[in-house]
Amino acid sequence: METKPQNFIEQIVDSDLSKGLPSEALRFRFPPEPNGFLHIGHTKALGVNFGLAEKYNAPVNLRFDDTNPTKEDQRYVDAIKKDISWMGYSWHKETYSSDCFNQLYLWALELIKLGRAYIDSQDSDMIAKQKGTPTSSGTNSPNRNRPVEDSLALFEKMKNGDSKEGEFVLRAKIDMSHPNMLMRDPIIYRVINKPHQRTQDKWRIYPMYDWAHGQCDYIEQISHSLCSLEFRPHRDLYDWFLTTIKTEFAGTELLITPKQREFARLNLSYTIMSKRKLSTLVENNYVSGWDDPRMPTISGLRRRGYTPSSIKNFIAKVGVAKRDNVIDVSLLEFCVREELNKTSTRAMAVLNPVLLKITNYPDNQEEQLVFVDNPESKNLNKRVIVFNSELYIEKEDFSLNPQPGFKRLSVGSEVRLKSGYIIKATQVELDSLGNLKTIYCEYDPKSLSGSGSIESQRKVNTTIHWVCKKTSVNAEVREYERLFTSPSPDSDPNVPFESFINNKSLLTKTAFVEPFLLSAKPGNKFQFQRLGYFNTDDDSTSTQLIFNKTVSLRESKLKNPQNQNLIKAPELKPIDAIKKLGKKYIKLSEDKKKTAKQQLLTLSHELALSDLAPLFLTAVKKRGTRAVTLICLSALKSRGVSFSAEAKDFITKAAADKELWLQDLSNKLID
RNA sequence: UGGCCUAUGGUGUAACUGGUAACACGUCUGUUUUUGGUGCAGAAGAGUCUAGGUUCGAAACCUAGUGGGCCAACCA
Repeated sequence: METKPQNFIEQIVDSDLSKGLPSEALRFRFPPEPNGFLHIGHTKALGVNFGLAEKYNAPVNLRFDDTNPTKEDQRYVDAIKKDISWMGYSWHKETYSSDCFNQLYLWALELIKLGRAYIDSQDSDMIAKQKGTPTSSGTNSPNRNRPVEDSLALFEKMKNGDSKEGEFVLRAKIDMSHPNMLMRDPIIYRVINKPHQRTQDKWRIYPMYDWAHGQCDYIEQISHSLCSLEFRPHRDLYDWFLTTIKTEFAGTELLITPKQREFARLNLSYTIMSKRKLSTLVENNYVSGWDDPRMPTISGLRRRGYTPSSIKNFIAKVGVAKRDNVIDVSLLEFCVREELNKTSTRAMAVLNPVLLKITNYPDNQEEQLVFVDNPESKNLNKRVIVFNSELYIEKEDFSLNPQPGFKRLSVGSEVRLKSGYIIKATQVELDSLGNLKTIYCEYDPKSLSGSGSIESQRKVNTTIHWVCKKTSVNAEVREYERLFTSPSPDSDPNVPFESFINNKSLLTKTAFVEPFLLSAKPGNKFQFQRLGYFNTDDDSTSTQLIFNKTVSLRESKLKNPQNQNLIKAPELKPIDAIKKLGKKYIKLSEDKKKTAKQQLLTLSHELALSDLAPLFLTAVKKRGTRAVTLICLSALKSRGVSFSAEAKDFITKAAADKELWLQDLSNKLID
């Protein structure tokens, strides 16, 4: 019977339902403009709308908001549909704003006839100037009272293509001194002399967003039109148009008057979300395309190795609210790891190889070892891997002068080869430049993994992955870093986001991998043991394997020695100790307070109070430290310290505090 | 010298619509482990922006202030 936490939109829907909105009337819509690819930000809107649809068993229309042929393109329509389908959402109807062009035109005519719209023949600069500013009202256009017939005639001219772009616009006549700038006679139609991808040459006039969106919602009978926060000011206009249409035009009454509600869009750290900027990345070849694995687009995430369910999970964790937010990419990464850990086949791949020779293993001998595909899955499928005297291991898994805490291989130390034997490094061979060329080691023949022998159960520091030199195959492995070096690349309008592009965001390596990976098909996902999760790239073939690193495994800081000094037991400063106790004291129930208080006072006495005195007096000024301060003051008093006027003032005030124990304490101090 | 939105641990979201804060990520500790992963067990971290007010009682309601965001495209 737990009541699940509802987001505010679900609360609104519930409240509408309880006020009599029939549940069959619920209908949502996802309205992308086909001017770019969908990105992770859109998945939130997708999640909100389709999530609601699922919860209330209601349909979602996919509506392409195609009111501006200068920016839109059929290929984006196709890409958007593909991405939504890939996410696993199915829409009820596929609609287009352009489906409503005729109705919108007819209504515009009505609006003119009603005297609620007029043709303005000023240029855009002039119109902008007359709009005023947020803090000062606008002025009426000289054309505002153009006779209806004239406006009608000019509108016809616009429609027929007999006017140039920018020569005339149709404006709604509302209020040039409205506090909401959008209500100052907004433009609702403009001329664009360009064929539209769907209506071709039928129209030369195109409705603006505000004139189209709400009316399309109305025509489609959308009950809740959900959009992002920056559209909040548009709500006034949205409602104005709909009530005007409903109340003034005959025969337009439909059951549902849609409601626009706004939620905060998703922001991700180290990422940009603007379609314009994303398309800049593509056009200037900072990335290989909209589906480059570094892109935050759905198609980029797909190619990177993210799954629909991991993205949906992410969206669910992010929640829906009305305040601006920046979500840490680590949450997204957590969500893929969580899934891929359970589902992906483990494989061994060596990215930075160094040769390992087992000196006591016969040169011409080889054997087959058993490797578990995925220890996390219930059916422990196994496969066979080849083992012989020459292997590759990672350079990082060997150290010539191991730092304390280094658990991997070094001369004289032992590690286990995954699914194989325990080895001990005996010596190394360096090349003329002093670089590590070959590591020599001896293996313990009785230590084979899973053999059950006593030797096989010996504990060694760690297990490392490896690949057999003879049977391994080459693969191109693409590792990615963040595309941007700043957590918020587009937050500063004075600094171009391009300047934060990380030029090391792509690192391509030739790796040695297990031969079974030759059968990997695009989209197959693997955990390369100890390295991370990797997705088989779209361009990968059996003759040229390509893997994209989705995300690394979670890494312990201890793995890198340079991080070790970051880890220190934090020393508890005396002031913190008191604060901490003070907080606990406050949380304690009444009967326990006495002992806690006693502890606190004892602690205070143990401290070097003279040093702390200035700190306490600073704390006097801050709210939230009242209790601490009072307690410390009492400790000071017992040391015979005399109080400043400020401190005395504080104590007096505290005597009137709401909390009895504070009153109590300060009263004692005053005595 | 305007309107609207918003403010809860480092991050994000909750709090049964008024009974002093929960969940997730992240961080840390211990433990298990043939992945320095996973799992398991724990811990630290927030008097809910500030000041008033209403109330027996406020994160929640009211007022003011402060911080942040959006609005002056013939974009959506």
